[in-house]
Parts: sequence; structure tokens; C-alpha cells
Amino acid sequence: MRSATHEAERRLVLRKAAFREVAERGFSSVTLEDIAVRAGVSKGVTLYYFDSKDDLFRDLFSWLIDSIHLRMRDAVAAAEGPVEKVRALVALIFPSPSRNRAFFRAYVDFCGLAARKESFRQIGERFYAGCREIDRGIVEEGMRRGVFILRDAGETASTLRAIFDGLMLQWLMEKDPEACFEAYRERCERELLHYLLSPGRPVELLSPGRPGELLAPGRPEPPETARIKGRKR
Amino acid sequence: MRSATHEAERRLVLRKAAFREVAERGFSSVTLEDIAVRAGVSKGVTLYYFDSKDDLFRDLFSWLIDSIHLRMRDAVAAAEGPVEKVRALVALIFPSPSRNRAFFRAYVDFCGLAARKESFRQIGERFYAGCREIDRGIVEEGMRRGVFILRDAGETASTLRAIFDGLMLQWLMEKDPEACFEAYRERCERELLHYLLSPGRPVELLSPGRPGELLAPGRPEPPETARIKGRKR
DNA sequence: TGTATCTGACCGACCGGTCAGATAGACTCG
DNA sequence: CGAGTCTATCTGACCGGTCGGTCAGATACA
Repeated sequence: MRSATHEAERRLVLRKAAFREVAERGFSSVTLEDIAVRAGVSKGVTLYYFDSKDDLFRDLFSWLIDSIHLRMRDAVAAAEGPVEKVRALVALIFPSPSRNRAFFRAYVDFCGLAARKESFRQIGERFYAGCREIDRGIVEEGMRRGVFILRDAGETASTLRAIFDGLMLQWLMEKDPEACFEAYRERCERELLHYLLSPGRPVELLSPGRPGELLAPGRPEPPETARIKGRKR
Repeated sequence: MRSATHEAERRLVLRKAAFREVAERGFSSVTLEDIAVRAGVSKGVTLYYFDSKDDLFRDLFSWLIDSIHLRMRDAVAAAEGPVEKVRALVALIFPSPSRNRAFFRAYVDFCGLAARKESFRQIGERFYAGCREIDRGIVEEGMRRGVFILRDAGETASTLRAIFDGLMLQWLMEKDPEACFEAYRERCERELLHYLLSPGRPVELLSPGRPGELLAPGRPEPPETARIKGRKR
């Protein structure tokens, strides 16, 4: 071993190359050679560091999921109050049109694999388990503070995530996704808060439609649209 | 031409075979021969009635979409009152575990194609346009009757559909989808109605969690869980 | 010299699409 | 009715190309 971290670096480079390729072409259209070329190595290297194409993509999706979980946790931890946490999540999940398209293309591809291959399905299960945990934390905090409606926190968290995913599918089918990206981001925030917020409390804040003015009751000035790392544009 | 409808029959048989195959293996793993064998014909026939594999699948998804739209419209028309209409939609979309799995596997596959190929994307756009129209009809009726919260009907319809799709993705990732199928169906109904229903009105009906008891205010006895054609199991 | 790493030619399998011909119903014509 | 012909339909061998995976050898660092 030339260097203790050499293998880790190599695998990372290959993962990133695989991610860009899969986002463009899709799992079954991507070849090991495409990935190797993108990573700047020869084809043999891909199967030197991974057992097979499947193995490489399992690794990729696992890594992607851990990275997303980490960033969601960070974003949520940095925001104060349940409403701000939801908004931070939205900002994280809708970073920019190009990033969204890449991630969700890869994600839809992944779902196709997970729906048919057990080993991929398990990764998806882990993804949703992590999301549910994060989302439930927010929901429970909102309920404790009396901002959100009191209901089953697990189910609410699950629906919250469903709204994210479902809107994303719709966005992918839009004629001009770039053009309506902002509209989707704002709509997502609005709809999530409409779904979560306790009626009678901050309902009037929803009507202007400008999410900028939305804040949890009793908290005077939130730290401006939650600052998330990895934001572009 | 032996018979005027012969070609239509042939194409239908091939579509159905392609649907079953794509649900099991996925678009890129299915071969033209698989489809031919499943349809009980020789490989050459598939490309006698369709220009290419892509063409066959575009035709399949278009047909699937039209069929879904039709059945949704029927189900909605047969149900009385907005709450019953929502429940009819849920019953239609969650017919049985096996049908769900087949349809959603195919659907996820389709999304992967639509996210990358313009010709497939257009089909997806048509699908969501039709859904939005149907869903908006229900939402508007609910608002007119004062049962649903007054908001932008188009956006509400879009979120309604997002909850369907998003929950379905989660269901596909479950360890034992068969086992939790009923739970998902009930949760979907509960969450949709929670999202839509005007607070203060039938909120107390939501708490028992038993969707069987849920009905629109002022309508004494709904015609039992909406009867939908094509229901199995 | 030893060994981890890397290379790319190569293999076997597969697949979409083509095509030359087989098949058989329909339609003459006698 | 029956032979002959036409043509829509069907068949499956075949072609060209691709791809995942293998491997013998090259490379270069320790």
C-alpha cells in the first residue's frame, strides 16, 4: 500500500465519477469505461477497487445517503425553531436546478434498482429510516412548542418526506425545470408548512405566499433564510 | 389486412406482455425476446408492430396513463362528495400489494426514462396534467362545500398527488411491502384528509384512525368504501 | 527484488434491429 | 369449387456492436 489513504481516495474519485455519469445516463446505460474515463483512470481500476458494477453503485448510493443525512442533520441543527428547521431542509434539498436534476435523476434510478434488488432496497430503507428520524425530531419539537398540530409524529414525518419526493417527481417532468425551480422550492416550503402548522396560530402568515416573512410565533427575528453549505447560484 | 382490429389486438397483447416484463425486470433489462415470449409470439413480431424498443415503451406508458386517467375519472365520478372522492382515489391507487408493486415498479422505471429522454418526459407531463385536473376538481368541490380549506386549488392538487407518489416510494423500500400494504393505504387516506380537511369541521373524525368512519359532514351514510373496478384480493 | 497498483487487450454473452424466406388467409379466374 | 396468386403476417437465424468481467503483463514505489 503506497499510502494508507490511497485506496479511500481512489474509491472516492470513482464514486464521484459514477455519480456524474449515472445522473446523466442512468445506471444501466453507464459503462465501467465511462466511469473510468470520467475519473481519469483506466477501466481495470474500477474493478480493482470494486467487486462489480453493482458493488460500485451500492457503494455510491450508500455514500450519497450518508452524505445527505449528515448535511440534513447539520442544517437542522443550525436552524432554530421547528419552522426554521423545515425551511432549512427545503433550502438544502433544493440547492439549485442543476444539482437538483443530477441528484434526483440518480435518485429515481436508484429507486428503480431498490424496487427490484434486495441489496439496493436495504440501502433505501436506511435512507428513509434516517430521514424519518430527522423529520420526526423537527415535528416533535414543533408539537412540543405548540406550533405544529398534535398528531402521530412518525406518520407526519413520513408524509413530510413524501411531499418532498412527490414534488420532485413532478418537477422532473416539467417542460422547463430550470424556469420553475424557484416556484417549486417556494411551493414546497409553503405546502409543508401548511401541512404542519397548527391552525389558528400562524395561518395569517401563510397567505402572503412570501416564505421570507414566515416565522414561528414568539421568535422575533430568525437568522434570515437558513444558511446551508453546498448551496449554489 | 386479415381483420380490421387484428393490429390493435396484437399491439395490446404486446403492451400487456411488456408491462408485466418491465414490472419484473425493468426497462433496460427486458429484451424484445422476453416480451415476445411472454406474448406468445416470435421476436420479429415486436418490431413488426413497433418501430423500436423505445417506441414500444412509449406506447405502453401512454396507454397505461390513459387507462389510469380513465379509471380515476370513473372512480371519482361514482363517489359522492369530496371526502368520498378522495377515498375512492386512494382505493383505486392501492388496489392490492401485487398490483401496486407491478404498477409502481413500472412507474419508477418510467420516471427514470422521463427524466432523461424528452419523448418520455412529455408523456409524464401529460400524466401529471391529467392527474392535476382530476385532483383539482375534487379540491374545488371540497372548497365550494366548505369541507376543505380554502387555498390555491392547483397547488393543493399537486401536493395531494405528491403525497400519493412519495408514500409509494417509501412503500417500495419497505422490508415487507405485503405486510404493511394496508397500513400504507390507511395512512395515505388519513394523511390526505388531514391535509385537505378544514380544521374545526370534521377533525374529530380523524382521531379514531379508522378511515371507515370518516365521512363528509352533512352526508349521513356514504355508499360504503367506494367500489372500484379492477380491484383484486 | 517484491508487491501494490494500474493498463488495456481480450473473451463470452447478450441484445436491438434486419431480413430472407415461410405461412396462410383472401381474392381472383376458370 | 379448386388452382393459382397475392400479400399481410409471422418466424428465427443472423449481424454488428456493446459491455461486464478477466487477466497477463507493465509500472513504479518501498
